[in-house]
Amino acid sequence: MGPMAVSIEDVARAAGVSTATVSRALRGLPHVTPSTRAAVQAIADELGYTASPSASALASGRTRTVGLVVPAISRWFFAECVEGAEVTLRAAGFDALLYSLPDTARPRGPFDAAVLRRRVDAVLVASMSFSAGETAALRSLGVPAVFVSVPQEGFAHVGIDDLAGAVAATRHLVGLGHRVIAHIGGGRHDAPSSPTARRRAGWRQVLAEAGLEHGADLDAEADFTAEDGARVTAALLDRRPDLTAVFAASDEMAMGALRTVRERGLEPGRDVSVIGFDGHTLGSVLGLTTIAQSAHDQGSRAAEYLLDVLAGAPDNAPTALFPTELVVRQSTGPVPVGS
Amino acid sequence: MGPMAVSIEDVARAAGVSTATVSRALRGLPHVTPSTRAAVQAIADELGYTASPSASALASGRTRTVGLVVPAISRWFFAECVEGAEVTLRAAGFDALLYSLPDTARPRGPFDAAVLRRRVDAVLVASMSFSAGETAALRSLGVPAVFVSVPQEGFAHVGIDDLAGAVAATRHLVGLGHRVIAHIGGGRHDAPSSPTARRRAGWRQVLAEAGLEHGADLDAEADFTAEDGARVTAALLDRRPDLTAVFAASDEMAMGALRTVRERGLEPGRDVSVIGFDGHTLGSVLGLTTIAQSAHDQGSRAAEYLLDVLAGAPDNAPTALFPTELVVRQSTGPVPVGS
DNA sequence: CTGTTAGCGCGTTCAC
DNA sequence: GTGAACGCGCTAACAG
Repeated sequence: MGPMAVSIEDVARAAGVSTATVSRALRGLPHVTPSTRAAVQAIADELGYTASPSASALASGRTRTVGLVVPAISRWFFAECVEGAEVTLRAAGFDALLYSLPDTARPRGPFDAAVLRRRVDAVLVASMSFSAGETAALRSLGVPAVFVSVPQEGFAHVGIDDLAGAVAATRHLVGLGHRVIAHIGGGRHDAPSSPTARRRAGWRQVLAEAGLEHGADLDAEADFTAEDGARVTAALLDRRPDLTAVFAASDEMAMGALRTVRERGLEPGRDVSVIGFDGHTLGSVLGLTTIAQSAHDQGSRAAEYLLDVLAGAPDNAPTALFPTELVVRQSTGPVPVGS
Repeated sequence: MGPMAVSIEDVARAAGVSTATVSRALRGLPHVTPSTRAAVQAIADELGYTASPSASALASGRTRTVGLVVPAISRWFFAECVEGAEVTLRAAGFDALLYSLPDTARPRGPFDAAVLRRRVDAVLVASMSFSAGETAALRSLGVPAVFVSVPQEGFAHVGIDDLAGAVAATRHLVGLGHRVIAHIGGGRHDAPSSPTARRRAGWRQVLAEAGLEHGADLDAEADFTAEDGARVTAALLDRRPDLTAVFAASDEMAMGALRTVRERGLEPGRDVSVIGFDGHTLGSVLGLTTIAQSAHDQGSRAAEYLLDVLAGAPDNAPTALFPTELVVRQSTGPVPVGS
């Protein structure tokens, strides 16, 4: 530790006041004469005093820390979301505690809420799915929480209109003349309210309206990585040589699809059209058509909500929907003649 | 909070022992009869008891938390690194506190070490650069620290041989017959020991040995994003129509370069070769030749080191170098005939 | 092997 | 407007 940590008593002694006054002065509480407040502040700066977060938390019951629960930080959406949330929290003087859901197993390991107990004032969960058990564990923490992406009954929600986004994506393909359009998305048994289910629903809805095939044969499940997107695309192309378009529920999976298409000697946007979902930073490099959203803004907004609740605002579980935008690039084009 | 939080006293009372025994039993300390330990454990489980981290930290002086300091979580290397570190820390019962360096300004804002004071037992810094002032602030925290990527005098270091990687990348291009080879990297005045400086040095060294041009005209500075990589590549192509190859110090910048090359109607790997650095997950999708490294393993290894030091191992500032590998894909190829 | 006793460093009533 | 005293919940020394 080098020099012994300076405590509130050191400051009080040096300033010739009590520790209570130091506490009040430094935290900007009322009932302190401007002159004493300035004096205390000066001494504190000089001594390099910072209140011990542990002691402060123990005495006040508030940790000034928010838990960030995500499935995997390395996936684009979550990295952006965490970044937005962390910056917002930091600016408000809050710390961000990272908790990545264990995914060594399939399905992933249990969300251990116990490690967050008494450690955070609030929790931000960003995930495409969250089980009833996990939600119960979260609720048992007894702190305000907000969900980004997947909504959860009784909790605030920040997200997008996934159904509308998927409808726009599929309509784009139908409008280009495609008639055999596959979908790559999450599990077919995900909760109906989950983003994965709603993206699938949008795909089915548009195809049904157009009188086009939309059964399981064209509906692939993948784990939202480029690798798995490439794998299931290969299976789709093997199974359905008549396939001319793919709607992937994430850009990362769409990028995997692009790779497979090219490996087959086919040209994306000419032989096979691919549209993704997210607005991934690297989409422009690949010429990937997509439904863009801002994960950064959603993370930031969710953090703001928690800060408001912690500041006394009612936690009435509102929903904030962010816009999506169809970004047309080269990976989608008219259906090939003769198909 | 719903039901009032259960304290160590509740457990002690229910088990008919003292709080000290509960503390010892639950933490696996010696000098506790197996039978009492089991009894205490059972009661604790039944009551859903978890020790208050604040109280525990205040009494013991240990927070069981490690600070993760990174410039931007959304960049591939740092996301992977943070993920590797978080998982390793969590497995050891430690929490990960995220601190992203403020980068609103240029150069970035100050690293405010004060917010980490008494909040973390150790710090992991992952960055391409870190100023002397920032290092001093970090040192003032008085806790063990490790640097990933950029080394820092007196601190443990986890990284790769950046010079060797850059040499391999540039040799690859020279071996393909290229003679006008540009470099896209970090600031030209970065510390000589920084990864950016060493990657630049590798490029210069190989070109100098081969008697090829390696001056400022072919040496571009960018901010390690795809966007900026695209921008400076455009400037390079405008300035040097004779350019046939580019070595970018990160895959994200290389991807930006690919975009610009294509936008000019040129074919990567045929008209202009591009090699990156990192082994980005999406490199295979783009056919990007690169020098691959594992950011995940480096983050994990750095976390392990800190855990060892916190467990009593000497903090003798060792260096752990991870391997790099040249991965050849389609973005590099023989120099065009007639160049 | 177990219980008792002090703090850890603050926030927070109350009095003054 | 300011200070004194108590307690947050736990760990660590010391007794026994």
